[in-house]
Amino acid sequence: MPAGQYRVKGTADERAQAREQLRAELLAAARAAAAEGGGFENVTMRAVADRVGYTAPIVYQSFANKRALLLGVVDVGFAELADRLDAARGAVDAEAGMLPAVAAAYWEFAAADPHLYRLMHNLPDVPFGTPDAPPSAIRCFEVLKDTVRTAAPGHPATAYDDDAAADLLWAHLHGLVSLTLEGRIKGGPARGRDLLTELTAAFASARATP
Amino acid sequence: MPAGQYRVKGTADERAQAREQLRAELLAAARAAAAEGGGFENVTMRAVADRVGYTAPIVYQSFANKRALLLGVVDVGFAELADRLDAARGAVDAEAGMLPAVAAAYWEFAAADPHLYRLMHNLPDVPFGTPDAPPSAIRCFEVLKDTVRTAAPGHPATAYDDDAAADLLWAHLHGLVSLTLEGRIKGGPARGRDLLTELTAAFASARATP
DNA sequence: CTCATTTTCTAACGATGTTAGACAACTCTG
DNA sequence: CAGAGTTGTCTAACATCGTTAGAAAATGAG
Repeated sequence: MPAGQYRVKGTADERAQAREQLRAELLAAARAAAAEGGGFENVTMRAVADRVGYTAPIVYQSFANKRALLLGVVDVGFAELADRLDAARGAVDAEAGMLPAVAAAYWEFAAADPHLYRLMHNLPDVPFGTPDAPPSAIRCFEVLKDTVRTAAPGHPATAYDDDAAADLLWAHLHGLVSLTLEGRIKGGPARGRDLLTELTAAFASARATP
Repeated sequence: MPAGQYRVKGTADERAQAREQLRAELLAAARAAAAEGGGFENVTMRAVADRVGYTAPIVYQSFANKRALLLGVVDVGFAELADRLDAARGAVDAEAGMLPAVAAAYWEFAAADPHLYRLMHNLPDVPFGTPDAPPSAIRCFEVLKDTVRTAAPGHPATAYDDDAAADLLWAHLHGLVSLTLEGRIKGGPARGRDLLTELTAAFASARATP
């Protein structure tokens, strides 16, 4: 292909819009490359560009560097997770069923795209406590907070501070999911999934010692 | 340095022993390089070799490739963790204090060398459920099992199978430690440490719902 | 003292992230 | 509708990385 075959023609507005679409395609391409190549460590700028029919330098028009690309994927991932958690919370009739439902949605998200889940939790230096944390991640945490508030209001950690129980729930979920994903749980994903049920039951019934 | 200045002279036995020591020095060098360079992803074969006064190809005499070197570091890490957990379990008088003590040792291990902790839990495809799991990692889990058996015998998950409660404890510890290490817990390590206390209290007092 | 072995290095390969610079294709202005 | 200017895209290159081959030097053994 001789340099300079335009993909997109039209007014300046149309092209700005096309650049946004290219950005989204690059994010999807990175995800697909990770799924096929066994993790985001093996994702290559050239491979990502190839997947959308371009050469490597194209990526640098939408992202400053590889880390920025991966940060974009992380953001997409948290948005997707927040949507699923929210949907699971909404599709529940009895309050008691809310905690297992949200936990199940969390589990299924990780199982559906383990590489994405790993990236979301292992990429270094993603801002989280700070104000410039990804809004999608904050949304995830809000769902967890609400879940704890309605489905496990008596958890002993609420005595520490308002968010403590939600933090612990997140830690419990992430710990079990993460260990299972890395093959650290004897019995594999099947038993890991059963342990998740035990986990939610124990969390919901935890009370301060009399 | 003109090629071929021997470091070690002496009989064949002396040199075999020296090769083992070089192996250990390389493992330590990798750890040091990770500590200074911000993670094992930035550890370079050349840097590791440099640190022990050699050039890169030397590493391949002790390790088949970079992954083998990192696996060696993981093994050393689990051995160290097992020692610390074991020591914490032993240095406790009342049975009730055992769970917090072991959890504290776990926490301090991760805090002392976060990069090592991350490597131990994030390096892909480390065998764990299988018979060729690192014995050091199995030792870690044995201590956790014993801790649960004596300090939280009534945990509801024990109804599922004998190891379930220990698996959950491991997941709880790892989840909180991991989220804190990655800056995912609002309030940072200080609050994370407090949440660990809440976690152990909740775990110890968990009982099946009547 | 000679020789075979062992240790260590230099040099190189392909792949990677990233940048600079060239050039062609397009839009816009007159 | 013609030229100018902008913008999209590529090729080529750089430094660095993991890794390997092969040469050269130093040593222990006979």
